Amino acid sequence: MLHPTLVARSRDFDLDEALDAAVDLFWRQGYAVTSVRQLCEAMGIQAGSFYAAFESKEACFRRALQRYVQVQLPALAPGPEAISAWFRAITAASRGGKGCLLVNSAVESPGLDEPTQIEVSARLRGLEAFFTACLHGRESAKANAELLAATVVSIHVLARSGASTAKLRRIAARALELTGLDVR
Amino acid sequence: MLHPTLVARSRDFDLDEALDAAVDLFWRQGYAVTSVRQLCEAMGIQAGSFYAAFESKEACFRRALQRYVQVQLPALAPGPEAISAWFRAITAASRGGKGCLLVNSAVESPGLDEPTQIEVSARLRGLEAFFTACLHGRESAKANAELLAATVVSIHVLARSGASTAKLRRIAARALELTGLDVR
DNA sequence: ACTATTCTTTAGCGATCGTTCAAATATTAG
DNA sequence: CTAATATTTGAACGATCGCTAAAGAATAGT
Repeated sequence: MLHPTLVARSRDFDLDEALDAAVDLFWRQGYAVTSVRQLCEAMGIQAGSFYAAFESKEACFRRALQRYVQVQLPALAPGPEAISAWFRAITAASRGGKGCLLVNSAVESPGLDEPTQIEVSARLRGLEAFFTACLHGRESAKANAELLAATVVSIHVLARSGASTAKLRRIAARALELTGLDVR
Repeated sequence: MLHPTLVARSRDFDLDEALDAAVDLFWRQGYAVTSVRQLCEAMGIQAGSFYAAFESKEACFRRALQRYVQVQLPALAPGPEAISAWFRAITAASRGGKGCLLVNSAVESPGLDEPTQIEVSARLRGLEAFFTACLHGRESAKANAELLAATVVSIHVLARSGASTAKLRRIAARALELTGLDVR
């Protein structure tokens, strides 16, 4: 008798590299506008391989979302300076006006299936929870964390609609200032 | 000789009613996901009539955008109380989680043609300009107007991703409070 | 009644959508 | 070398996409 999982051909392409290509396309273009053919081309594979690796376009999108969170979101220890660091990261000059895949997906939400919607909104609430933890012990920690998380969202939207880095930084600076945080 | 514009069959449907139907679909679903067939059905017309009245899906979307601004945006006289009134309007309980067509379109921007992109971002800057006018003479008018306009954007995004009315109102209240405005 | 003009309907265009399937290819165990 | 398993390619599936052309229906001047 033969071993079931050991006797076989292995994947020719790297799954994470393929997911990175998917992240790039979904991030730039959005879920609806991105076609499976585009994904296959960017991944350097054929349709059959695509559906063997991911199961559907939606499932691929869910995996891409996870990959995005894992690769693109800053890993910071909670604390007041983590918030300003977050704002510095999202207002960097090199981000190219793509915004944030999570925020973009939140807007595209009605076109996604329910588990994906839930994950997206949960991730957004996760950012707010992180900010709340960063402000733990301070006055109006919850209220300020909500506003700061909301400001992050708006900065991503405005960045995507072509706002200048300078304007994004002014918004970030004002939000930090009014909530009693330093820009640096 | 016959008069050119007077001798003809007149339109069977109302253009503004058709545009309202388009606004509803584009607002709920987004540009890419909304099909011309859906638009026709919602308008109660056939494809031929659609392309006779609007010229393309993109052109219809542009008209719908204008109609949206005209019908859905509050018409307020500039002043500090106009800002809180704006926030009250966008956090009303009856808005149904559709967000704002302009904000949604800003996120969908890369999938739209250039003139539409420009109009969308110009409208967003228009809100900020209005808020600046509302705060004229106050301290940090520009900086606060930018942050408040950004907060409006984020409230629309969060509303679309399922945030509760209570949370949206807390964010609005905090932004107003920190910029020296009253909620009421 | 006749003609000119514009709208409406209807059917269908070529292209692309997400997805599936069979055959070919590669990999490993016996 | 053969059998077994997994992945690959490449071609298609039916459905839908945005859009158009032709014919019928309505309106107004002659």
